Amino acid sequence: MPKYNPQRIEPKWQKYWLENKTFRTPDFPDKPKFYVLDMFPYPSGAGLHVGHPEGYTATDIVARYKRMRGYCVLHPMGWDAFGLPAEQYAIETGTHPRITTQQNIATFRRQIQMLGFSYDWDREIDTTDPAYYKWTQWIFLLLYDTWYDETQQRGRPIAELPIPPEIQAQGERAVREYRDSKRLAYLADAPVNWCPALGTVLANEEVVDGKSERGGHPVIRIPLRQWMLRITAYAERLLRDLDLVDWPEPIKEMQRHWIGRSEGAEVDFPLDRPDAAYQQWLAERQRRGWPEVPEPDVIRIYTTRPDTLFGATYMVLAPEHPLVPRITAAPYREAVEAYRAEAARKSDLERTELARKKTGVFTGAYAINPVNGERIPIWIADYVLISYGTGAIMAVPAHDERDFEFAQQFGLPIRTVVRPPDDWLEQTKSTLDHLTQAYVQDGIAVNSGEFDGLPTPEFKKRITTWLSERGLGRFKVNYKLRDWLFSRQRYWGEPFPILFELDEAGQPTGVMEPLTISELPLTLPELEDFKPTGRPEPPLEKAKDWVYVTRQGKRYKRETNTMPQWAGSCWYYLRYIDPKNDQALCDPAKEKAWMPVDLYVGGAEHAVLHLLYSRFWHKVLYDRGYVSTPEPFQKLVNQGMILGEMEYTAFRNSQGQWVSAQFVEEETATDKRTGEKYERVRLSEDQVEKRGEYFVLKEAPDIRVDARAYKMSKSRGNVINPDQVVAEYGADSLRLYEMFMGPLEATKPWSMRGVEGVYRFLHRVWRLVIDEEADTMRLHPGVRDVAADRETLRRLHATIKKVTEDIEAMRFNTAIAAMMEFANYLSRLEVRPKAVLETFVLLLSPFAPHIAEELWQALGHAQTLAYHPWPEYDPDLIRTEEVEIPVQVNGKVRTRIIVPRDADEETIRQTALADPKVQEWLAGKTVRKTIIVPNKLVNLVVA
RNA sequence: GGCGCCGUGGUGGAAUAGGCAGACACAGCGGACUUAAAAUCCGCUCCGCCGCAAGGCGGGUGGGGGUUCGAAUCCCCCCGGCGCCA
Repeated sequence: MPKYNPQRIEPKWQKYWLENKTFRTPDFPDKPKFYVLDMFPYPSGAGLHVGHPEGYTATDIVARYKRMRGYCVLHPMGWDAFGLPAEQYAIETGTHPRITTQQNIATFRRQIQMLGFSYDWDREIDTTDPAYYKWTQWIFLLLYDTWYDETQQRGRPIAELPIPPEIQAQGERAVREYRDSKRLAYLADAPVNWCPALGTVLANEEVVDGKSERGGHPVIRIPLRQWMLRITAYAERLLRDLDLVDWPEPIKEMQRHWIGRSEGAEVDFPLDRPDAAYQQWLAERQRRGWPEVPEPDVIRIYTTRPDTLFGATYMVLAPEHPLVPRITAAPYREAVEAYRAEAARKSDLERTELARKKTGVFTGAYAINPVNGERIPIWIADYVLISYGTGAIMAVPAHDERDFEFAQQFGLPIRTVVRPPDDWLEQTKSTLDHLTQAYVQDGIAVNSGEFDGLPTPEFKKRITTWLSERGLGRFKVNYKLRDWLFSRQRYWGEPFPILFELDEAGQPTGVMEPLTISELPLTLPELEDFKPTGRPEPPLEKAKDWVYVTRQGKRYKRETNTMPQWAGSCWYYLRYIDPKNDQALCDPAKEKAWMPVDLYVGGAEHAVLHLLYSRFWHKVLYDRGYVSTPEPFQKLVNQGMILGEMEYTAFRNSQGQWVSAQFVEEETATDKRTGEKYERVRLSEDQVEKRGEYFVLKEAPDIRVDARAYKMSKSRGNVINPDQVVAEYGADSLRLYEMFMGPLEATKPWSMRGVEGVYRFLHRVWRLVIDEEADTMRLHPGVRDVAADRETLRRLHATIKKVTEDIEAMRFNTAIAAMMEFANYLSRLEVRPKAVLETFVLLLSPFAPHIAEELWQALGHAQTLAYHPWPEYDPDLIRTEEVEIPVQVNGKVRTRIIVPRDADEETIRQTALADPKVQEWLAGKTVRKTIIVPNKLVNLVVA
């Protein structure tokens, strides 16, 4: 019975914590606050993955540690439960997604609770709970009610939007449309992945190589009226405020790239026209200045290189550009239409792949380059995206790689307007008039009329001014970031709280009505049939009773799209603060007391989208006065991925002969040279050995073997189930192993033997305290109430210091190593002072809380240790009187000497020189230089 | 292709400010206990060479070069892996 038995003690303490609400957090912090948050999981049918507890254990250690350090800790958990898989399952089986979701949540909750995390379960949230998504809908309405004031750089209520007099003059409808065009949530036509064969719209991740993931049917992109969120309005602040947060620099960098700020110019190219008309247009522009919206026969482009305008030898429109049908000349119509249809079938990614051969067709139309009046042809090509800039470019093949490739492909002229350095010309075998590749660096302007001789940066400024003085262009900051497509043609998501007014004939009038707060939550209608409609319309269209409503005598149709999965996760960290509030998303006083999140831990796969989207929502809430901090997450840490166990794979051909791994494409098991398909043979560790750089077959050492760990996946069969690990070794071992594997941020392979290692450690700790020979729980006879000796105290305090500092810096692996070392030391002691063991148990408790509570109780404590003060170390006890330092001769360690701690340089020098070993090395040589680092080392430089 | 991160024993990793490379753990080998096994405990374990031994010498952190009294750590080039973007 007194053997270490996690299966007995772990449920016991989990029950104790739950029943005593040990980790319940007060509404308002009564001590300094600490908010430590996990990225909440999507409760999939597969259950918890060993990757989940990695981050959860890390935050739990910090949470438990902070409590012991006297902080009031907010540490909650919940479920990001809307999403595709539950809906797919519903389509296949007819089971309502709510049922599947509830089952999955129950599994996840059980699995997470069995790991002993110190969550306040009274704060559990579920994004699919109407009481939760009421506020998701409410925030959507807030976005709908907000416009972005560029001058004040903040979001303001739509009622405060100034209406220009000319709009006002056009009447109510114009005013309404003007307002609708300025909202942060607005409707626009955006392309969706429509699969005619499946009769449904697909999410991007369901489309692979332009075909449906299921069935491989062709997918085309068709425009659909959808909700967009104007995140681009916040681009500048999302970029700038990255400086306020303590995040890993690479993650910040990824966000910066995603936002993709660039400076350049917008320039208008009028369509070709007789010279008189062109002159008239120029004069008109000169007089009236740059228009917000260009005339219908003008192509507006954005460029980061306005200094290369004189090198623009053609233009390219995105195939979807609205001008295309209008400008295409009759003889080219057929080719242009065919090309547009083709492009619709490709994703943006496929279209822009650099390696791809450029395609495009000529429209037969021409435009005029406004800097020199030159007539240039207009092409369409899919390497220009409608979603970036204005969907049209001026092509400068001499100074842009893609334009260069395109021009070569189609024999378009290439004109150098930036002089490359001579050595570049030489290296690339180019001449000024004949470049062999695009020169994209800065340089000195040539062939640019009055601007010749200007260096690139100077030219950019001058030409931008020149253009804006003539009303032909203007300085423009552009972002790669696009507005956020917020509609999904799905059932299992938050319904939009928006009504569209219908006229007598049942047709939309264009008037939108938001629901009022009293009408929220707008719950999902019950559906029997989750199958796609067969048309691009979402499944909610089927719920006719729900879709059509009469309100104050008017007929309305509901919005039938639903929100994407991101919506619920954009603000959940606020709901934890006040999870039951039905009057507000979160009480403002509580928000002020708890925000921001002090530590946020989760996978790096959310580094861009989730974190950018929630920062955006947070800033809108901030502008509208609902939250008090400009940023939600103060410190962010990304845990690394956990891979499966290391695998050794050899390859064999159809004749049963081994093929060395260097010749085999691992992914497909085919020969890199011949394409022959091989058989994969999984080997055990003792069939292979390491020869130099590579693992080889023991029986045939010239055959290399592929040795690596793979991502866990069902198909590979290398998934580790936490339930099994807990059943075999206990939760404390799982927790400890996940932390001991390596640095939190690193990608690392799983090893079942490693779990056994930490299990042995815990067992050893148990035996330090408990008498395993006895029949009842009692202390080991060596545990005595005696004072510890000097060496034990020194090691104890060094361990406290190490563990404390390592937790603060989240270096859990080395903290555990330090505890192992100390436990190894203690187990060699005949007599183990009780007070030392107590302190050690406290140090261990954030990592392995169950065994720690059990030992704490055995040591005679009636109360949980969860709020016991964290041990303090005494630096004086850690110091030794003497230190051993290495003595180097010419940088090589030759011996070690023992000197008093903090001995002065002279003492150290004398001790070192007196050492017989040193004298041997110095014999017949002169000491040229002596480097002494007190308490560290001596280096004697001799010649 | 660009940007970022990384590369250390048979394996996971440690070395936290440029100062003893390989802590801790796994695996392996040897021993103790045991009728036996498991568990546990003790010892060895980067590679090569010399030595009966104690011990000693040399090499070594993906490869090459550099800075420095001294480099796993800083700089340059190259190779390989991973991530993000195109």
